[in-house]
Amino acid sequence: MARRRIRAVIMRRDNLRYDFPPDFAQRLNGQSVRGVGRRAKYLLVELGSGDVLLMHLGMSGSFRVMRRGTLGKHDHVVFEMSTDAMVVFTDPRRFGFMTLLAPGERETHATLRALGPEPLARQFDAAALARELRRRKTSLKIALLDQRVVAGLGNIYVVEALYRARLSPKRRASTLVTRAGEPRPALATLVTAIQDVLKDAIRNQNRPGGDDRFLVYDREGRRCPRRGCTGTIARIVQGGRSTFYCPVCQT
DNA sequence: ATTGAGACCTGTCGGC
DNA sequence: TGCCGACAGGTCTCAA
Repeated sequence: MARRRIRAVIMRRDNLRYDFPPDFAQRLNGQSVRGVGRRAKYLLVELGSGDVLLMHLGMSGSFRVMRRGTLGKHDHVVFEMSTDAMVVFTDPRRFGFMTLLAPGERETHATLRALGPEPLARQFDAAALARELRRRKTSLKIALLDQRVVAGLGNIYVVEALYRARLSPKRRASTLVTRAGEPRPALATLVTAIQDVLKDAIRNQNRPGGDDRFLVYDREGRRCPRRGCTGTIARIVQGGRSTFYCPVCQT
């Protein structure tokens, strides 16, 4: 998509909850694509006009590029490119999100502005995490899911990271910080665990998901895979979402 | 201010 | 075989 031109945008249904401005398609038609980027789970496409196309895949969204072929019922938005390729946005559950930001709005957009550090960036370390968790009364699991604490972690990766760090998802977030606001040693372990989980996920992105894709996620009732641990993976609900963990080795 | 619950949406799966 | 409810996911909105 980068350095190409958008010839036309086709909206294939009118009841998407994507917050399209009324002139969405017109503002995109004929625009050159200056660049494609990402912040947390948001995709950002910079256009020649200075507008930014802001998108989120939700949980079931995806893009594909095709030159010919038929469109399916969940292909909601089609970007016809100058190269004759079609960039197709598919989103069966319509949890995705798509809008257009005028120049400057990227900096003022409330959600984007509130996002915490990228977990793989240098700014994300034990001290940064300590500042965020210090006054949190919620559980570690809920805190890590909060995109203002660290950006881009979803349910599965939070669950996997806590397992790797041997930390209980039920633990109160502020207990990883000293009274003085210093990170306790476990926080450095957690930072590394988060980064390792993400690096592994990126490395394995093209591999078909086997049964052993996750260590604890969706593995309720199975044995804890940690060497020497005799625990059984448990499932609890936190914030309305499933958490999987080993009650024996995660403390 | 912080936290929690509910809404949004639909494909899939287990139970009857 | 078919029906029905539960569930999964991320984020926003509203209420305590």
